Amino acid sequence: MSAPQFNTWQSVQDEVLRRIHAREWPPGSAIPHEADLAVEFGCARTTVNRALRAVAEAGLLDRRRKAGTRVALHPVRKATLSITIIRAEIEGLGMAYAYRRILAETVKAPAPVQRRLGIRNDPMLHVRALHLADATPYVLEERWVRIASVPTIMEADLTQQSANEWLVANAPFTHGDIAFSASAASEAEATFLACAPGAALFVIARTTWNGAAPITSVRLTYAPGYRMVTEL
Amino acid sequence: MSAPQFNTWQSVQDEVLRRIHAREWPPGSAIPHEADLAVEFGCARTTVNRALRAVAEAGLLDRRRKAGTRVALHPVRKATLSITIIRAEIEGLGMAYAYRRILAETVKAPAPVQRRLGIRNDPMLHVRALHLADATPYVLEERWVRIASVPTIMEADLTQQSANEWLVANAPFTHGDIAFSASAASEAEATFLACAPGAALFVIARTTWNGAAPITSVRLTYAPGYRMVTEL
DNA sequence: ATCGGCAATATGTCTGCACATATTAACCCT
DNA sequence: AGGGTTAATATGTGCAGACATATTGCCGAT
Repeated sequence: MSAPQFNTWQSVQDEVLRRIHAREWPPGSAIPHEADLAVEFGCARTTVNRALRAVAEAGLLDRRRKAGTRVALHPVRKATLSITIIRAEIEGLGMAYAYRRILAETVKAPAPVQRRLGIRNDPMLHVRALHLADATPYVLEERWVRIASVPTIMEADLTQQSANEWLVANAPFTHGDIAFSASAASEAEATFLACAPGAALFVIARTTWNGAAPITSVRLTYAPGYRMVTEL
Repeated sequence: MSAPQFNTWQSVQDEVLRRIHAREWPPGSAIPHEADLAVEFGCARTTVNRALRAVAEAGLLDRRRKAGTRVALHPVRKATLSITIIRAEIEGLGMAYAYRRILAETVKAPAPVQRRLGIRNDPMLHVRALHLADATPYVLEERWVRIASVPTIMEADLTQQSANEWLVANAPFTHGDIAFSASAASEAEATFLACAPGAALFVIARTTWNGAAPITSVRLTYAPGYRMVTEL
């Protein structure tokens, strides 16, 4: 026989990736149509479509109707971070998880939190808690929950289960935003995380909504040395 | 008619998401089989499969052959970060991009870099450069390139084009890892980024390979105040 | 009671076909 | 020429049917 056969969309994808990496299809160039590739690979167009769609989602191909498919000039690689509950994160590292609630109060949120959530003077649950790995401080959780959006949280025992975990299990959200940054440890943060004031800390700020209703805004301040790692 | 019709996989996906968020399908519970859903929705099983697959990729469903599909107990939401070239990032913010190469030398990499790349004493190109947005320091790029893996980089004019951009366009990679962390500004970093020594800086460390060949390892140190934001 | 193998089953995927849709390129009219 | 309408075209998606594959759970043998 002449041409090798590609009968699964994965094998087609592998071949497409090979051609891109080998510069057989250089950046910016148009690649053959799905129909032509289907003939060449000896499979259905559906299969080629599935493969090309996957590669396009990875950012290596640009596809437009009628215009065709071309190799991305500046491949925008996407790193996907899994946002898990903190207990799972720590246990996944093989360390012992512990949790200490520092504070829980029902108050009006400060202005910045109100602005983030787009609300005005709604009563909110404010929880401050420390997550520990092998008995050493791991991350400080500073959370604001809009009570009207999740009334049942007032019945949760947040001395035992973290607000983080309770919300993941009980307060579904449709969308949200997440921001990563670096911040110098305040006096309070330094105390809780057992580090020097001013130390460089990794911070994750997350805000979530359920439809139009704001749910919660949380600031996770990690102990010094924390690295968030993922594959490309 | 009795039941509404869902004739596109997107509409099926929307309905599935609605049922999950509305707790009609509570966390941990098994949902009907694809075939049953296809009948209920009045569409082909292929369409239901496409929709469920998409929701599963988003982390809200767990699917296993024979075991069926169930709503994730601890939905692992995935945040996807687009890794663009820095020029595009700055121009995308509507700011003027500028680039200043600080240093370029051919040397043996220090031990930590060698370890990250899994090499030993290979000659490497070391480039230090500053990216500016509206004439103020934005990010400091400290890069190590294994020359044997990308020999043509020695002919590139890295005083005009950043190594970042040259590599994206000329040195495809198959995989890599990326780590985010916070770090206190060293004396040198403080000078380049025009901030105080010890300031909390956001750091991205990235290492990429092309197959088995290590390509480059880079450390991007952002000026204070930088936030990496994405949607959930 | 326990272990190993087998059959049932839900998802995974391929095929061939059709039609939908977005976008470009050609064309026509002025 | 210029500008707006139209036709051509590549991708996007739906459908019905078939087979592939991974697991589970049953059942029988020890």
